[in-house]
Amino acid sequence: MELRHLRYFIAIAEEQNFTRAAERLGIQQPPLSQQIRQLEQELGTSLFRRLTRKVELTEAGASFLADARAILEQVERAKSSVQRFSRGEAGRIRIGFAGATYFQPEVTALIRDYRARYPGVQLLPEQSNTALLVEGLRSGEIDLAFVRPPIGGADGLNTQLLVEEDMLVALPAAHRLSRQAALPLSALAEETFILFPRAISPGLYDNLISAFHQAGFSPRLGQEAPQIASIVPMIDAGFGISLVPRSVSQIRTEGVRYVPITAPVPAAPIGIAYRQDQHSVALAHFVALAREKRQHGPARQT
Amino acid sequence: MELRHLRYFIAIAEEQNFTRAAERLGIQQPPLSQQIRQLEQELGTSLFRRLTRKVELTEAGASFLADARAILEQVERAKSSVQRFSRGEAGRIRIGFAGATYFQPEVTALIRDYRARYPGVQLLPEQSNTALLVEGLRSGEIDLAFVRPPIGGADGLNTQLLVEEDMLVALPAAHRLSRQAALPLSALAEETFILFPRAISPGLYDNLISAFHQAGFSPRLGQEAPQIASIVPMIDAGFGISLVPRSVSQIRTEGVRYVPITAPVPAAPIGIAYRQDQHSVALAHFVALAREKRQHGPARQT
DNA sequence: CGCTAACCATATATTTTAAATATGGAATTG
DNA sequence: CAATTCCATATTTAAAATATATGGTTAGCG
Repeated sequence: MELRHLRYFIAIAEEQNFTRAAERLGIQQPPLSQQIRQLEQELGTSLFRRLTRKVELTEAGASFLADARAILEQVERAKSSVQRFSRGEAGRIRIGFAGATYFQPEVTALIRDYRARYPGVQLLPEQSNTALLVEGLRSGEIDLAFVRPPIGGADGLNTQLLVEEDMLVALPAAHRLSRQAALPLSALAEETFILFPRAISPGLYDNLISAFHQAGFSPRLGQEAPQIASIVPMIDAGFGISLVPRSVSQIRTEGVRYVPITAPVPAAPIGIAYRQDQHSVALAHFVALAREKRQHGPARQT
Repeated sequence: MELRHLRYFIAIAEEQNFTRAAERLGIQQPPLSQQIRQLEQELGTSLFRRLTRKVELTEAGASFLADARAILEQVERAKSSVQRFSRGEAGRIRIGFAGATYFQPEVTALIRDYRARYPGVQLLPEQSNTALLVEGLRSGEIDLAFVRPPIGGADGLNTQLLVEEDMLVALPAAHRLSRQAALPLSALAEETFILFPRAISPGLYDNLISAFHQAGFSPRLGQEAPQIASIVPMIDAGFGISLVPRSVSQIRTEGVRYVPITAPVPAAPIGIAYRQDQHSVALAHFVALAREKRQHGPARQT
């Protein structure tokens, strides 16, 4: 059985007439008769009762008509579905967010815009840290990650800068410097710093350390925070001070103040990373949209 | 697109290899490549990524694989469905019951047995009278009717006798004859009779009248009953007496007694009727079963 | 590093299949 | 009863699927 048989069968059922159905199908009547005979043979039953003036469906034929129509409809649905996928209008993207990137307005705006433009694509968010995300990308567990570049050993991965976020000093409200309008890093030489483990975001970590060195000191390190976001409550608890990406300052706590840094300001860039050999059209659209937003600058109005 | 394309596509997706898929399909590899190219062309997207050692589905291909499998399954379901219809294992029979035939044990047994043997066939019962049922058969509103033969103008209809039911005298409990073990019809010459309108079952009506004439009298007719079953309450209400098919005596009422008639006993046969040009296999099975039961007699053990 | 093997694509020949043409037969219909 | 309608059959032709032969690319391996 082929779809042709179904198309022919439906035409005859609708016309109640082989000759007219053949015209409608753009073929001659004899091959139509022959195809139907084939079909009836395969099904083991006759589908039409041939009367002198017209043909009519048998009971079996009537049952088959409904099924045949349903099958052709399903074929059409499958066609348009596959095309939606190939155009990137349908699909699935598993997205990982490294620590504190999901606070960033640019990041949430990108997600929001993408969803608005491609509502058929399912986005599956997941939180982790940069190191684990890079691993997830490699293993294929996730398709895209918001990370803090640079990411080590990025062979096989593409990275694209999304935001050049700057950092702020985060310190207890009671701290002697907490009322300053801005601070040079050198003013913090004697402080105890709360940092996250280098392993979870080596790029950002090294950024910090080299900023300290440029300011002329090596930071005294206190207790380590398990992740970037948990630095804030630890400052509140009195473990020390820290530098955090500006978007972290959205975590407003009574006991913590954020103070801008005078130039040179250490950067906390955010980028997206994905496998080079990734062929998802949906993902390509996502990356394209990110590049577009990046070019139009952070103050674009979509 | 033809089903062939789907079969081929699925085989390749499963084997991840054109050559092996071709073997499995019993064709050579080049025509397989060609058919897939056709399919990809029609869909406007590639379904496989050709790697050096194997092929793998694109996203669009993965979506299409699920659909293709569903389509082939639906085709198989349609096939077996049409075959069930052609074997009479599926279908629909609209059945009409003439007045008081649905009391008859043979009738209910037939229905029960048929349902047990062909559970896939939907039976749609409907109550009416013989005259309306004959009309319903002609117009195609019903497929089969339990009637009281003979039915007038049965051209185009087949009738088959099912039960040779006899009749009983039905009279008020207070009637002077109500305690008799049996009665000859002639004993009822002076009574007032409640009959149904001749139009709703002419055969049965004429049967009755000629039985009266054979017994040597013309019955005095009282109030007419709207249908056979409503004769019983009218007797109870004192309108007169009547003769009713034995199965009507299942309607037990305090005020009504049923007394057998001494030979010759008037008959109240029940038959099934259906269009001669009816082609339903399910219906043919029903008729065959009825004939079978008729031959094995009323005391058969199915 | 070159050789082999794996594997799909392409080109061409062949076979199969669908479609076209011609015609016949059955059954209304006027 | 002739004309018409309409499907089936037989036969030819065209198209399409499949087979055969071969080439190109890449991974794997001595």
